Amino acid sequence: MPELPEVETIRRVLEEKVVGRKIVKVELRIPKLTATRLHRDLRGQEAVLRTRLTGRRIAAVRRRAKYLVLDLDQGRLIIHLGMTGQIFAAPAGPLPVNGLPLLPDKHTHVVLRLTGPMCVYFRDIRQFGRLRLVSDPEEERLFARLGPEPLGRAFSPQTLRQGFSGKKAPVKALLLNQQVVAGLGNIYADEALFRARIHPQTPGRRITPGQARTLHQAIRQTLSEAIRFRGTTMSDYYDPESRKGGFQDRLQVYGRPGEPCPNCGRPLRKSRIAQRGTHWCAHCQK
DNA sequence: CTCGGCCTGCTC
DNA sequence: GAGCAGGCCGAG
Repeated sequence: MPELPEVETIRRVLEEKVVGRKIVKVELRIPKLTATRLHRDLRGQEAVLRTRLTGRRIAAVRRRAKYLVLDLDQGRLIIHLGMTGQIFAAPAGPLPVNGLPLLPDKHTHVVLRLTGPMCVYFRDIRQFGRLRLVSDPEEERLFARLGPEPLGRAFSPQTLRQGFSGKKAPVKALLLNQQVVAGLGNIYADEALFRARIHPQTPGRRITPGQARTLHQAIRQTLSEAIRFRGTTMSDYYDPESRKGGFQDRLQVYGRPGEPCPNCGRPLRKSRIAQRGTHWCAHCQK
């Protein structure tokens, strides 16, 4: 679900609500009979999570690509939201969220009770999300595998060209590869390619230096604007205060197959590249 | 690199 | 009932 702009929005909202508070109680809601990977991960860490989180103070909330990091006074908790992961934070007590049954519901896997009293809920319908306590070197190893932050200084047209050079794979697939640039997902990859007027099927090695410059700028502009609008809600993205994003109204191609291209008016297309639905304009993107 | 698998829920 | 959904990992 969440790509960089959504995770950044979550980070900003969460930061306001949890930094400086202590974790008073850790509630892991792991169904006994399921052994999904999320639950296996949690079960493996269950005792560790409880003992290492309880009593800790949350010092900061960081983001790297699509990962959230809760810095504690001792250690850190890394959270990846997968496709449908959500974080809610609210004063303790049953939490009404967008017409859902009160939280915690059957998809709520972790509840952190904080001083305040404040509650943080981790909810994930498809259970592709991950939650891990990691050491310094583990965090380093994990993040070392990621490419540059698209809004950071290390990301340039040259780094993009490096990621594309010699690659036969379509540029769309390369943009989804987190080693090339870290934080783009399916929505923003399609949006950035449209803004750069580049056909998503173009092999990486055929991207010209000029196109790399345009695409670099398109990626930055798209992500910055999406953060300004607090992310995209297609179906189940909500921020920790259960507010929808605002960028879905500004998408130019994603989720609009058959609708007129905002640039030329011809119907937008949808196909599959790298097993992902890909939206583009056959006339504008070459 | 691409593919299938991991999950639940929604739409056709 | 099939296919699809904002992500990633491991196998080939």
